[in-house]
Amino acid sequence: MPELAEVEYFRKRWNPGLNQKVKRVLLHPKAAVFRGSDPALIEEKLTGATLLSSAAAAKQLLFRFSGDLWLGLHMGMTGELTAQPADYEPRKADHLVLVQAKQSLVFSDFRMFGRVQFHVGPKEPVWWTSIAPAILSDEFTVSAVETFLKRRGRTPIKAVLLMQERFPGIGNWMADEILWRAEIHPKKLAAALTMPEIKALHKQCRWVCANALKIVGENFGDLPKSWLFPHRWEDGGKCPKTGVPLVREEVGGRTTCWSPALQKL
DNA sequence: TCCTATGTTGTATG
DNA sequence: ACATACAACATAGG
Repeated sequence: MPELAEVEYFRKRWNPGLNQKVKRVLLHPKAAVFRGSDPALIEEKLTGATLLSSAAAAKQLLFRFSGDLWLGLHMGMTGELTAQPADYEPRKADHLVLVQAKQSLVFSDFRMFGRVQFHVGPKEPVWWTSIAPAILSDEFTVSAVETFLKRRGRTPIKAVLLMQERFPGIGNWMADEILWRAEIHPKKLAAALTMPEIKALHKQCRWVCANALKIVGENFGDLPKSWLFPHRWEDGGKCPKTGVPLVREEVGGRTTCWSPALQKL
């Protein structure tokens, strides 16, 4: 599920726990989501700490706790955050549960491509600050995109859009949505894009991020039928702009959906 | 049984 | 050193 907008929505789900103490930490220490972190330390430090604030960037979340504690969560493929009743009994995929007086904050991820990170210190950890500048920031410029596409010139544009070092938060469905709106064929090599195409790509990156954040990021709403998204997985799905049947094929190792009427090589 | 899945990452190759 | 392709990770559901 989680790309930029879903991750932002998940961030808000832990808002009920802000400014409240963690009474107990329940976790599955051997779960793969703890690769690279120390679950025993997380349990020890977060017990008694107060959740102070949260932030979202790309497909990741950062939660700040009292005592200079920072909890990072990457949502992977199936990560999800929920707020459950305080007496909630963790299930198999609930790898980290922060029990508070009024609710329990739950991180679950059944496929475990997600990740838990932890940092102790006065400043944000480097694994957070090194995330690429957001697509909706001033640093995401046409010329930055142009330079990146040249460097990745022999890779299909679809695969390039999934590279987090330049397109943080873009995942499989957003990449297809952007290319469909920019009317660019997903197999087109990055270096083959014309200047008007690069400008369209840049514009649609911003448009899809902004509008997905409004619709999904605010309240997990359904994207309108005028988007590619609601049609991309249905068999016999049709392009909402042209009515032509959509094509589904693997590009750069990921299933990709496009409209052959609009997106040509 | 086999295939698919809104994601990275390590490794082999060019 | 840099760019590119792809298997591997772990699990559930059709």
